[in-house]
Amino acid sequence: MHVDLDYFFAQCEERENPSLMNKPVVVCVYSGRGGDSGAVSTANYVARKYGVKSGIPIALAKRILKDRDAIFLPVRHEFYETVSQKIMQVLRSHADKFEQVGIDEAFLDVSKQVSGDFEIARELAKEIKKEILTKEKLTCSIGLGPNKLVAKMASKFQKPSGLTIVKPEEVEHFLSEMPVGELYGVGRKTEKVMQKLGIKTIGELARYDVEKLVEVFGKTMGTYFHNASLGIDESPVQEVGRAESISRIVTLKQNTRDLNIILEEVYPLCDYVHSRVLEQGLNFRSISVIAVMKDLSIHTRSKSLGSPTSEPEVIRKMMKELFERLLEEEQELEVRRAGVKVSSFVEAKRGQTYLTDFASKA
DNA sequence: GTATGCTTTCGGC
DNA sequence: TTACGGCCGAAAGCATAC
Repeated sequence: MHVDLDYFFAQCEERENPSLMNKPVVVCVYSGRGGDSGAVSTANYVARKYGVKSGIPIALAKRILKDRDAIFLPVRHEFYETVSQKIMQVLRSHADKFEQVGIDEAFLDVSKQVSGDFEIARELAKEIKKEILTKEKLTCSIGLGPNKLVAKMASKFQKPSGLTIVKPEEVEHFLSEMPVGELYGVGRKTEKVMQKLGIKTIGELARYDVEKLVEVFGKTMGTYFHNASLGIDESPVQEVGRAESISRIVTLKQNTRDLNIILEEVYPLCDYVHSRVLEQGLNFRSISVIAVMKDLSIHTRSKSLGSPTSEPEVIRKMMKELFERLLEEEQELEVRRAGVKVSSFVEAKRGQTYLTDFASKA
């Protein structure tokens, strides 16, 4: 079973302020450059009707919704996180095995408790929808299928507030006529390539020679696309462990190639990343910098450390070196956004102290 | 020849 | 007419170790 909370951020805002209902609601990530600079995080279905959706520029959304009484709100991440945690607790209580995906989705393995019976599963899904509506006043869309992939495709099939059941014998019919771009894992880029191969629907992908797919997309992805097109997926529902990376990125006040200006804006992100690492009792072995250029192309540079650390000074020093290198190697464009990421975590020893502690004591 | 590690890019939400 | 976030994980591609 896949549960997807409908237009989550915007629905949370509607719940807090019911007067928003029936108006276009657009939740925005303002970049901090002033005005309407930034992107749409999510929009309710009234706004979507006009083509306003995740990822488009706020300024474009405003133009589309001009004179339509639209509401534009800044994202309130902590608020959504609190709502999410309560809902995930409810969902988890109904699952034999549970897997949260992002802030607003989850897979529930319920095959044991329904003994593989899709009609019993249907009733369970109805109960879950009712419970989330009663307890948290939010709607969700649920997909039921023989595996995660089909359940995910099913939850997307009818929304908002949908319930779609795809039994094993219905999988082929359910998938075959869909545009290939609808298949999970097929983004815009992959869709373009498949179009060139003459593949427009998932059914056509299913009939396409696997070996040729492997030639074009590599072994992993080629095999994945073949299986996925047939609704085959054996990946288990499993609890997500700790994050494998922690990152933070900002939009610079102005585009620049000046290392010092970039560092001035990125150093504060180090403190954030460092505190997140610390509160989780981790050390990291790898550090990366990210630069989004004026043309929105993305470049990264990273370095592995000899030994795990969580020293903020190390983050700062490495960041400087990595941005220096990146600017040398990417001569063309100004940097628009810049960020930092740490990964390859290792449990820190209990009670571990830091060089800075000794320095301050000395 | 295979396993493993490192760096960079890509795609999803 | 243009406009443009902030995360995450997975895989590719290459180098090196054994």
